Amino acid sequence: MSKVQTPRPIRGTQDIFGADAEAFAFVVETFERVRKLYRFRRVEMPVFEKTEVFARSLGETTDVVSKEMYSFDDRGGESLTLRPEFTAGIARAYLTEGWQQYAPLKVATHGPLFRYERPQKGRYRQFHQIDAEIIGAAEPQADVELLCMADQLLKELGVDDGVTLQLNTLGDADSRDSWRAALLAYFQAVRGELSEDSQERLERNPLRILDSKDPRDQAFVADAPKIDEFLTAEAEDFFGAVTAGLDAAGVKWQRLDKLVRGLDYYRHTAFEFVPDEGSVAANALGSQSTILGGGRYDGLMESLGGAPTPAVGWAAGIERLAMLVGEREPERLDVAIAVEADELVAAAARIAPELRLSGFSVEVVVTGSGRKRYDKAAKLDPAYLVSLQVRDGLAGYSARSQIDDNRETQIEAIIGKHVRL
RNA sequence: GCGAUCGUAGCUCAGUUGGUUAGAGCGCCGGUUUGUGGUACCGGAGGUCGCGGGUUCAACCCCCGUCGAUCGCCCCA
Repeated sequence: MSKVQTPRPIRGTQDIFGADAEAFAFVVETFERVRKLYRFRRVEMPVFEKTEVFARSLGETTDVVSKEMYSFDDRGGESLTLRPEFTAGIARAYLTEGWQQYAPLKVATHGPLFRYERPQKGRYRQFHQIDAEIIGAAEPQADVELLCMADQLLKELGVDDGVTLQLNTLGDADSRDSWRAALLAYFQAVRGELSEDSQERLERNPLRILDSKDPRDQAFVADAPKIDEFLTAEAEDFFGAVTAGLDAAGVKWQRLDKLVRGLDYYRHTAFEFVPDEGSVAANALGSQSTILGGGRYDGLMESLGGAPTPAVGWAAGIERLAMLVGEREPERLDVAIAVEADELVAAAARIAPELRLSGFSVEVVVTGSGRKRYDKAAKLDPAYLVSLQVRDGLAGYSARSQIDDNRETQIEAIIGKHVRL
């Protein structure tokens, strides 16, 4: 007779409960509220797509595509992938569902994403993001609006203190290509002196050398070619319009000309909200610093076979935001009913739903001895604690109230219909 | 994929240079002889010390392996 082994949860998944779950819900609720202020429309997206949706749009050589995707063949032999991000799927829907008719389209969503990575603080294999996109808008004001929304969201979550918007432009396709070529030539010349990781990056993604943490690289990074030297006039104007818009809107930002983002599709504006070094926020997040990131992805639609379509968007990690939000307890219980005599279970069964229909939160305690029932009810820390009992053969109640008079009267009117004071 | 640290009760953790029967708090169950009281007191259940080897008269403790977790690198939200 072998004992049944309880299955373990999958590495990198979370069972979120209690204060953490409250914080998670607070992030999502706040996002929903803010998104409506900016008139972003809610969309629900599939959790999995054909593998090519991500492989083609993110770039074959990116880490996400080359080693982090949860891909599998379905029964028809087709390769499917659990989404590692939102943008590619939304772009696909924009093309296949005829959403072009709504352009410029502002959409928002949230939900789980999957990446096969080593879990650590603030990083999970199944994680959750909130996401906002503006598709079919080429004007810099779209970038500004999106960043304003992000800024307001962080403020309303109360996590803006010690968090800075870092902003960069990667230029248009021409700017980016010539900058990339210059960087490649520059780093190739000192190849042997770079860290092993960066020699690797030279092959696959030279831009990433710029944000290497290795001191051996940083000496060269300081003097590396700057994107500003390669910007076309149009790209420079565009970035100027974005920064001017942010200034007008009162959104604080910081130029970081070595900020690049991991995915191939980014053009022009790229940004991240990052906690300041040494801040409480930075400490809470461990080494995973970015809480919200995004940018413009004008080239993405073409990689999925669509017409050239300008677009800009961002996503933020719900778990990381929840860590900054900190402890959040559920709202205080309104009424606890200790049913101290079994004859009164039926009375409680009538009182509780009536109270709830009137908008009070209610817990009923019916197990253990009378004394224990009162104890359990008291431990729920209700604003109004009522004990139902039989005295001299008659149903009665007594109460301890910390609720305002008006609500107390309302509660006692309902209780009084079923038992006497 | 690489590195570091850590695995003792449902949870958070004690556990002496290796020495009888491995402890506490919380939680759970029962009691405190019907109590207008409180977030009390008393008692009980619950552990093959992650798993497998080894060293030893003797291992929760030392060694090796393995699995798992945490944190970091890479990368990212």
